[in-house]
Amino acid sequence: VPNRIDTTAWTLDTTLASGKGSAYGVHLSEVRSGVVRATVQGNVDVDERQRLLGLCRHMLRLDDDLSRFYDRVAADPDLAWVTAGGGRMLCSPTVFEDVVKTICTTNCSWSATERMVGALVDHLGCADSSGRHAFPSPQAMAEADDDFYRLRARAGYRGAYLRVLATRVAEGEIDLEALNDPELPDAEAETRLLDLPGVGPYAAAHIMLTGLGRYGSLVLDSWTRPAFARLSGRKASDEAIRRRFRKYGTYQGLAFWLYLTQSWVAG
DNA sequence: CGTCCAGGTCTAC
DNA sequence: GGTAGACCTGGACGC
Repeated sequence: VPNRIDTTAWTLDTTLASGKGSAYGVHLSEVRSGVVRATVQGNVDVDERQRLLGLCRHMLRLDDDLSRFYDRVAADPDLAWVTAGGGRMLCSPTVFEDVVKTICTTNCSWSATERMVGALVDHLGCADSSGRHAFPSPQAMAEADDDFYRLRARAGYRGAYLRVLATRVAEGEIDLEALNDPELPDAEAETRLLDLPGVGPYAAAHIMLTGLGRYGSLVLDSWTRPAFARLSGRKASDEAIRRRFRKYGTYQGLAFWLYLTQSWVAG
């Protein structure tokens, strides 16, 4: 990989959809600095193996060279720790999944987010050989009826957003995966995200940061604002926060996020 | 038991 | 372009 992945040993278990009505359990671990091993449960043919490998590389953003970002944060006492391998944001295998999950974080508690996403996975996602479920396809989410979103997911008003989104993606009217195209400018990607039902400034910035590896937007919400105030020792307007991170240019969203989450990593 | 609000968004002025 | 009000849900909190 272009540069280090993390400062500590880690593993990750997930279930990835095969696209053919089944799914695979995948175990990921960093066996030594800069080297990740992916283990697939069960038998997979060569093509499927390559596809899964590609998804894993993408999810871990292994091809994302952060060295330019590291050069810049090295001089910032609050962020110098990042140069040891921080900032590699885990993303979902598809942009669709990150958009759905992000909509499920809006205007509700974290437990509600877990309930909604858990219901989508448990009831609409394909199972692997161990009975664990993958995140559902746009088709599966488009076919689920109102009662599912209302009574199972208890998604409230978000139910309509999710179903409309899934339907448009399933029918090809919206191509969310195209947002990964490096030729597409960040501003254009953000505009397209803001056009999605249930996606406003917070969600767009969050999807850019976590799902697309586009780090120029600050995620400003009811968690990050007080978190910044607490860590910096004083209240700060959105404008003041932007000023603090402006010097990081296309990486300011990532710098802000790492400033807020240092305690999650450094221990 | 009523009010508030949690990792906001949309619509109507 | 900026800003009230409504919006599902359920857990926390005051009474």
